[in-house]
Amino acid sequence: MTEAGPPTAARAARAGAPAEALPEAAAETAGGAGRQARRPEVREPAAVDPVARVVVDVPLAHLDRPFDYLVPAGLADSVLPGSRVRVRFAGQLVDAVVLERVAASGHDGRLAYVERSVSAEPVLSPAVATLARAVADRWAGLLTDVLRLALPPRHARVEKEPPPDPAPPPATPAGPGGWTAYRAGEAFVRGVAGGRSPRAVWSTLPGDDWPRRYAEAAAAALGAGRGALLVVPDRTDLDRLDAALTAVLGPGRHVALAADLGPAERYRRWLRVRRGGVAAVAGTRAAVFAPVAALGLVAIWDDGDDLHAEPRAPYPHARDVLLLRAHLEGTAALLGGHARTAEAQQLLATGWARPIAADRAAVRAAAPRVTAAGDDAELARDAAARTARLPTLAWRTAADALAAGAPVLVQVPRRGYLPALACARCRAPARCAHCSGPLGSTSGHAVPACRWCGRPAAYWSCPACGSDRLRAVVVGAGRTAEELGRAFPGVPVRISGGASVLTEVTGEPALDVATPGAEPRAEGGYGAALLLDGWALLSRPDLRAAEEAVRRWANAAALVRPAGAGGRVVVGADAGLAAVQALVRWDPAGFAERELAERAELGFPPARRFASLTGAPAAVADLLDAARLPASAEPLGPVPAGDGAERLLLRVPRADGTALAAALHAAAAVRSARKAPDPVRVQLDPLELF
DNA sequence: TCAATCCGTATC
DNA sequence: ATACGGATTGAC
Repeated sequence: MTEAGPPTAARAARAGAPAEALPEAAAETAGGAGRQARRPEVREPAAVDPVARVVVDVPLAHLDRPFDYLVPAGLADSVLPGSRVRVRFAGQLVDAVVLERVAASGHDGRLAYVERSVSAEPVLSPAVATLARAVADRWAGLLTDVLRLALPPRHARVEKEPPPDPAPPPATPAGPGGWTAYRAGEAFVRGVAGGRSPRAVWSTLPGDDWPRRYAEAAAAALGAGRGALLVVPDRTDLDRLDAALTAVLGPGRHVALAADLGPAERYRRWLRVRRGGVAAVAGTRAAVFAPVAALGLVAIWDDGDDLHAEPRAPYPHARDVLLLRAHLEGTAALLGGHARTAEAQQLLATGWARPIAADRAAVRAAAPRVTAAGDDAELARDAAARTARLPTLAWRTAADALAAGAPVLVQVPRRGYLPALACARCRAPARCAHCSGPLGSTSGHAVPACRWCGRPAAYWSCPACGSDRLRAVVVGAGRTAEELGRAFPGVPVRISGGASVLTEVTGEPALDVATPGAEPRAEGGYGAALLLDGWALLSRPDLRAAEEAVRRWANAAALVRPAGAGGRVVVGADAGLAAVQALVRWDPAGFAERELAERAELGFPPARRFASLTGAPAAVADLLDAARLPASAEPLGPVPAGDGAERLLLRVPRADGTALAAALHAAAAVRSARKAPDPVRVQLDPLELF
């Protein structure tokens, strides 16, 4: 029949002829005027395991499952489990990753051939494939989206480079190191060293060298013949951890993975891990997927830092991916920080993890003396301080530390976090009526408040022109530094934040003005710290405002010398607040207990699990309609989400979180199958609830 | 009665 | 996006 007219591949397939007997080449020849005729290549399946099960890179929920393709004999050695291929899917060539090679397919239709191999490198390990599927399920997302997070872009030249020389044997034998300072600390490290899988939440002593402790824990895992994966929030932390790992493990026994390495170096280091060249990995959030073989330990530092939340779909959180991984791969787990999140507290409450903490006496000996300055509205009597409009306590504390020859840390709100206010008519800076500190306000609705003493300024009028209208002006760390510089003439002022971050400063007297997360470490520790962003932190309409305040304060205060060595901290917030008390008593654990209890009471995370649906109102309603939610699901909202979109929250008991995610994934599949035009963003356990 | 066209649905 | 199968239409 085919001789009668120009055959098409489609007609051949319908007629039941082997697809490759009448390949696309024939059709092209027939249709293409003047094009060189190509000999019909006859492909035949590989002799062994001719079927490749692949995940295609197509962002449609109803196609989020494996598809089977035939492996042509010519590609039998390059289409391997975990390797990247190109396949024809619904008529177009798409990227795909091979999950496995099998003898036969369960698909009853005709199988297409794998079009070509991108690389024989088996980038996707079986363990990471399992993890990625679990992550997709947990966050109601697509496997291919998770693979985009888990697998770095290929760099062909790097792939062909010869492997580096193997690392020399370890520099030091593994031991408990500094973990002996903590109750249950030594037991944890010995457990890891013995190949067991203890799980712990570690309350780090202020001033302790946490990167060193993490390196010691990693050494314990390596000593047991297992791998270690350590995740930190940012590049500064990574550099410190990197150095500690080199010191403890010796050179060449670990890699640091960061997003800003550049494609070649990133892929080079990642491949060393995948090829088994190194067993210890330190990295920022994307490293949670690092293909460490025989993983024995996962660890995360400061899990409350919002940098751990992945901003790309399906928005997994580094801590939760690591916990999932610890569960799937049976590894030890360590969550360390100066503060403690409600999520970490939840792990302790359920018995999944155990606390590692120092005795109260050791905590008291290591912590600085913390005083609240929320009530301290009195202006300093000192003439210089009066000029600079600093509250007495803050000024005196800083002055004493400087006089004693130590640097002082000043923590100020992030730029844009708390816009300062000025007179709407004459532009004069708005000042606090009590202490003359700068007035600021959180986004819009809150009553303006003083950034120094924290007092709200409900009634304000401009002393210069009498107007009572305020306007927001952007004041960053620079302006604060300038104002503080005037209070302490002759003292150098350094700024750390935003684009220019200082990591390490000398122990000379100086003022270091820093935004949260960008505090430098001072040689010998700071003599004092002024935490001036209290009001900004605590007045935010955010579920985690208090927890976040404790976290930022504790991280800054941990850089200050112990009280016994003169270390002082002044926090600009009301002493009656639980968050302030947590810092004064250095008891972030007690605060987390209380916080978790409160959230359980109110039905907030992590006591309950949430999903948020964001999109056009009709689309959100459509998705909700298509979803077969667990009976326990409680809709909250919807509320306007800007740009005509709205946001609906769904709340379930913890036990139904999996069912909620599954229902939302299935509903998204129904919608994508019917080509529903308006997308809905589905987010599980969103960080921002209000 | 058969081929051309339309439409819904699956995509290996 | 495209390609298939089934339903529908229309010319003989």
